[in-house]
Amino acid sequence: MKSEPDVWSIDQQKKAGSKGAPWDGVRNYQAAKNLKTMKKGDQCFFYHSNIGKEIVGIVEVIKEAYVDKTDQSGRFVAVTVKFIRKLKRPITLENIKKNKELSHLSLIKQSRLSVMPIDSKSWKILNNMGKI
DNA sequence: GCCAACGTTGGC
DNA sequence: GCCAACGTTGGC
Repeated sequence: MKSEPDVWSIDQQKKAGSKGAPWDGVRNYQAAKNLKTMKKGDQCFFYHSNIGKEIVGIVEVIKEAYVDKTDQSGRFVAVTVKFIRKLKRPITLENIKKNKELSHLSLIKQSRLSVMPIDSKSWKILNNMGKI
């Protein structure tokens, strides 16, 4: 899940604590489709776009897709996620690009997509890179 | 600040 | 339904 840190950052997510915060404002059908596949208990990497350009932490889905209150048309959805942890070492986009085993990730192939799936192998690689 | 990529809109 | 015009995202 990607967010510009000056709009919503991992530190703000941390402050929201165990009650979590809505991941809303998504206005892209493909991203919305990805939100709808997310299940309670799923964990996600939190990526800072534009500023930092790095994976900075992990969040967990605590409420599955529901109508996004910030969307007047009612077409898009949000999920609620809670802070789990920050990475000991953020993983920069540069370093992700350097790893050939991660070159298939949508993060690289579709830079504009803000919510995207990840396979478990890549998840493990990134966990190692983040020193978790 | 620029621009490539890409999604959306609207005229036809 | 096509496609030109336009707007947005996000890396550089």
